[in-house]
Amino acid sequence: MKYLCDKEGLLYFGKRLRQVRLEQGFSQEELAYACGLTLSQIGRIERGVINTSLSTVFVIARTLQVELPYLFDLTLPPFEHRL
Amino acid sequence: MKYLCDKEGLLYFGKRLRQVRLEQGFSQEELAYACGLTLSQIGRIERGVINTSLSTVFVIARTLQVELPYLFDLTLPPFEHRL
DNA sequence: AAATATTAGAGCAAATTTGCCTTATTTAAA
DNA sequence: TTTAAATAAGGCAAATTTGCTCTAATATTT
Repeated sequence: MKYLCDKEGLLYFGKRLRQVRLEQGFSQEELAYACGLTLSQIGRIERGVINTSLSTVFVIARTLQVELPYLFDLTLPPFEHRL
Repeated sequence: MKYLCDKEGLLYFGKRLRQVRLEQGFSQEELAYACGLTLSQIGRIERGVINTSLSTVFVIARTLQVELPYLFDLTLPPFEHRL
């Protein structure tokens, strides 16, 4: 049984999540706590090492107070941390 | 260990997927085959009984030829099958 | 109505995610 | 540079998803 895993897509999503998280001024730990998730989980998602679930993405979006289409706008250039 | 599961969100997503799938003129079986997934999996996702993964959603979007933000636009009123 | 296509649903083994804990490593601040 | 904060990374058990196969139920067509 081959588990479907789109590494590239997951990497893009991870980058996008990090981008939005920083925009909203959260550390990984703060986000994890506010979501009721663990720090390691947030890290693993942002690094693209796991193929997380929809529900997890839903709570993250809610916690960051962004709409899902915004979080899934994966085509944007990387967030310039310091502008 | 309590697995996070947003039943309501999953139901909304399932409805949205069905909506988009029909818009694009796929049966569950056609979509499953084109995605390299199984029929039962598509069904379970649309019924909101499982909390599927990002990679799965990514292939589905690609196969349906829609952008992720479109697929995650969960606030639209239910698709009127026959207009 | 009968036949056909489509969707629903159940059960099982294998693969993966997740929380929890711990320890490095990197980054930022003092 | 030293100290602290933030992120990376590894391991383990429990929970869940997934493919597979099969059967039932529901729509759709003829």
